[in-house]
Amino acid sequence: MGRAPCCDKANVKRGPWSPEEDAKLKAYIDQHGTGGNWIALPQKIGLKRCGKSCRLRWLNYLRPNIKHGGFSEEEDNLICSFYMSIGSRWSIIAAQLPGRTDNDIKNYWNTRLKKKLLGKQRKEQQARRASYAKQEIKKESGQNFMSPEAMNLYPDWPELPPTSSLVNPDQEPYIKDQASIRSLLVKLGGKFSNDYSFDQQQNTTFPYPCDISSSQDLLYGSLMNPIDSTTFSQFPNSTLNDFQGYNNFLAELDNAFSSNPAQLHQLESFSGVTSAESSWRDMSSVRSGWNWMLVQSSYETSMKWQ
DNA sequence: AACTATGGCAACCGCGCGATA
DNA sequence: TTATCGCGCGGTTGCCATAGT
Repeated sequence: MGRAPCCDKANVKRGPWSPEEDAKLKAYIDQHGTGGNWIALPQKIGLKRCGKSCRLRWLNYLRPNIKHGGFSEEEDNLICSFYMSIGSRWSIIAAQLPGRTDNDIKNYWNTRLKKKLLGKQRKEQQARRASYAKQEIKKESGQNFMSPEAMNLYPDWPELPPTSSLVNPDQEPYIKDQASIRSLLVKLGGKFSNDYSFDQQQNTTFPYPCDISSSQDLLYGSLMNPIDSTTFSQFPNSTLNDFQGYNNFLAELDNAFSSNPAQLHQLESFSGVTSAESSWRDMSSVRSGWNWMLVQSSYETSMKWQ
């Protein structure tokens, strides 16, 4: 046998909460806590609400230290970065922004940030068209890495080197400043074995743990391929479970870019790389290094589906 | 002033997963 | 072991305020 139904749906109030209901719920939870059972809570207080509704009201509105509206530029950037890397995992994103709820961030993204992005995208479309002529010249000189078929399909995509050139020690390293990369990845949600104190101090869990200190090969390897039990053993203080988010990210890229290559443009414009500046040989800055890794990963993924 | 369109947001819905009887 | 429920989550809806005509 299972449990009893949580509530009689015909006899619960729905719609906006009144100040009296808010006060009842808040007073009770302040004094007794939730008791770990939302379903039983409304009955104890004498509220004609479903337990789920109480939980939602508390988490999104009544809970202490909740911020509403007034998102800062830094919060905008963080939300955008997280969305680009992990998608609509609003609860994970909210966990990185103190005082923000998943619902708030979700609404903010759907009503404002997304539009902001599209506006920026339109601007950059023009830059891409300008870069197209440049690419045509490079195609003729045989310097491009895209297949002719891909060039025809997506003429304004950035040129990217093959993965082999990333891990070939004879070639020039394209991402030089590892400390800055670490700092950026931490900001974006990375956890690093030799920077573990930061993680503990922040008391947060990050979705993409990786150790970029050990070697560039490992860095490139870990950022480009799903992490399995063999790979993760190279990361002290980590478990395979810690890498789930990163692996999910790769899987999502698979889905996103195979079904809609145009999303690459979205990624580019969000991360600040336009095709006009995306010639990979020019990407020496750390910022573009990270952008480039995302673009590279997306590019390779999409190429698999050609 | 009246009507319509749009934006912003709170709340609800429905699903997946783990817990439980 | 299995059926059912609670919880947490992302997606969606619907209400209200404001802008535009």
